[in-house]
Amino acid sequence: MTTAADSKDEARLGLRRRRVTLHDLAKVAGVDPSTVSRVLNGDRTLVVKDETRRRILDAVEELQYVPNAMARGLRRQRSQMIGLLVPDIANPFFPEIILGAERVFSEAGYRLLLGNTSEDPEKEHAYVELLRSNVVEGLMLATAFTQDETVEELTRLGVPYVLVNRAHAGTSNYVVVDDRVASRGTADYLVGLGHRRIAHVSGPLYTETGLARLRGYREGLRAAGIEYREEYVIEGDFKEASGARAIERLLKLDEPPTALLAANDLLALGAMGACRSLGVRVPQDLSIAGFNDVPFCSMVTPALTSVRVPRLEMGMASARRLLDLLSGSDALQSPIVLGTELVVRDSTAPPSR
Amino acid sequence: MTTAADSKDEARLGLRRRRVTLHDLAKVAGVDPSTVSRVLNGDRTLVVKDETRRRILDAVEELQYVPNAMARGLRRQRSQMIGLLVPDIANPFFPEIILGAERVFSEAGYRLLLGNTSEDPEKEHAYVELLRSNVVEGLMLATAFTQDETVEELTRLGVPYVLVNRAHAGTSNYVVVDDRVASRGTADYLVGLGHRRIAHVSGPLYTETGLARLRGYREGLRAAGIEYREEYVIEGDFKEASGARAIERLLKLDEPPTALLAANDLLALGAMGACRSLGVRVPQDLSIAGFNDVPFCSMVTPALTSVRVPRLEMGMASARRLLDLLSGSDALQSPIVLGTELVVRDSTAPPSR
DNA sequence: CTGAAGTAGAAAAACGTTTGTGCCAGGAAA
DNA sequence: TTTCCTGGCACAAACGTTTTTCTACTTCAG
Repeated sequence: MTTAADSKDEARLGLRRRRVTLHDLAKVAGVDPSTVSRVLNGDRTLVVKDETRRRILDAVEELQYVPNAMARGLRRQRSQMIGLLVPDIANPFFPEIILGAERVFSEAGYRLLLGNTSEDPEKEHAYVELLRSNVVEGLMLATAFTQDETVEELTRLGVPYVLVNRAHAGTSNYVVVDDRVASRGTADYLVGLGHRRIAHVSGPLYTETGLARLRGYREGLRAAGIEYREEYVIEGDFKEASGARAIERLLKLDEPPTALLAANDLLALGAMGACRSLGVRVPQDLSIAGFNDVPFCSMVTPALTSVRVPRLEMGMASARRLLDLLSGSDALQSPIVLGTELVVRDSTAPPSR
Repeated sequence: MTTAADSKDEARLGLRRRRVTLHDLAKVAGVDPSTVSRVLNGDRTLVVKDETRRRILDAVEELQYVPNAMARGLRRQRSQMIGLLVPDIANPFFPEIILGAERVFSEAGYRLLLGNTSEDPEKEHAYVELLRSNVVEGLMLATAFTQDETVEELTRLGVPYVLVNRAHAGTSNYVVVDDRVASRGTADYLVGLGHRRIAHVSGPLYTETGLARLRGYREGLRAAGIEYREEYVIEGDFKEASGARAIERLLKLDEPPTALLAANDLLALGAMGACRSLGVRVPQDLSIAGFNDVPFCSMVTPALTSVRVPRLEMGMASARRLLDLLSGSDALQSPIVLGTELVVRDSTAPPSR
């Protein structure tokens, strides 16, 4: 038997067992490979005798056959993979998004290729090439820092993609929260506590997210009839250090704020840290509110008031939208806007004066 | 021209532009596809005239050619992808491991397929099938909960894999830290502070990690001549809630401990939370030390003393080992053991009595 | 008895690469 | 002049599927 000889060869050569293919299967079952393929794929157009079908299935079991994904992909022109790009996996905002996406995709028989762009346009571009090389069928861009250029290239290529937590004029395939409204809500809450001197440390103002949260802040102040003060708004970069720097500047003002609305939790955390070293008590001397409600919000002391962003749902909704796109349902869908919720914890209180 | 007709068809039918293949390229450059392939792959065995080479490269530029990864993979029998399995991406222990792995892999021209097993054997098995279906060339298992069964199946299949943060008798392809020694170090430190009544909340004792950390704890006590007390050791499950439960039981003892060595940071955090609600001050009434030094350790108050585990390096080292395996360097390598470091923060202090 | 319609499956052509081999020209060696 | 290289490329066979087309055998109506 060839099989016996082969396995001896393999043993002698220390080679990995040759993969069992459709042909091996067909030989064992005494039919043509095409028939095997049809049986395994449940093709209804052609008829196969029960007895033949059984022989085939037995052979599959016996040989432990697993189809070769690349051959199948090549033939079907589908890789059953999607790419998910994040700027920084270590940022606590992203893991749950990934989790949600993975859940939806794996349920739909898709696999997740994860790319960490480190906000590097080169890497971002490299991942777009994956699309052109048919490695992935679609792309999920989960980053506020995505280059406009990238988005436009994707649109031009006419390939399926969806933006996560970032809107874009050229498409309606994105999943976001209403940053402006949520930010406005937090501002309203701080006003409601009695604060009048409310500062804002923003995100980078070249990001939609950063801008929208700033707008919400201003709206809240205006609605309360509070005058906008230039010196109360400091642009940060969504990272801890810039939150600390901001609070140091703010506390040096003649009229320091009694509350700080930070554009994300890391900024808030940085601010809290700086307060601690400056001897400023939170929330007695300064209320601080964050944004995103990442897991550490409830772990720090005082626990951080923040805006809950449904990250898991965000990942799932984006994934589902991408699957819709892939299945070619051409029904033009509108963007998905998920709801937020202000989670009040211990870092905010009425002003003490 | 066919091209003109084709593009009209595409426009009319609203079809995606047909992918440009090696054949198109060959036609434009006036050579055989095989020649194009050789030029693009820098094949040195065959000679190509400079002029021909230039024509080909021009055509590549003109047509924006990108090779089809599935066709190439099918032919070369390599997918240039590896799978990384984690039990829970949202667990702060894993993102940095993923980050390290992604960095190494993407540098080496490999892509990362991420799987979240949720500690579900079914899903785990599904990802092993990816190996058999040639979707991935190798597997990185980053989970203490990996089924022994899975590891043995991988070994039996003779496929490349590496275990992250988990040892296994049947292989030497794993990257770990010396949990026993590190845990011992923390115990020594607590003893050095003057503690004699030191408790331990362990991980699940069916995990290597949990066991090793317990062993280190016992060793530390023994070396200090401190008697081992059954009631001071409580088995947890690496999650916050069980840390809280443990501390509640421990504080009810006639002689409550003055220090707690937790088998990971989440347990420590849970314990800290329980202490706060019980009015027990940390570190004055109870010192708490964690393990892993995940990011939130420095964010909580009091900041948590913990054992730094080089997660980034762990991911990178594992990835590199897997690449070694893939390149078939049969040099039998020994397991990789990375160093740890005790990071002393505010949650530990000498006992007050 | 003949042709039409099923039925059950085989043949073969893709999918887009890579790679072993073959072929032809032109120059060097005999 | 013939023989041998060898540079420069083309040919064709893979890789393992899926899918369209084709064939042969039944069965059944007319």
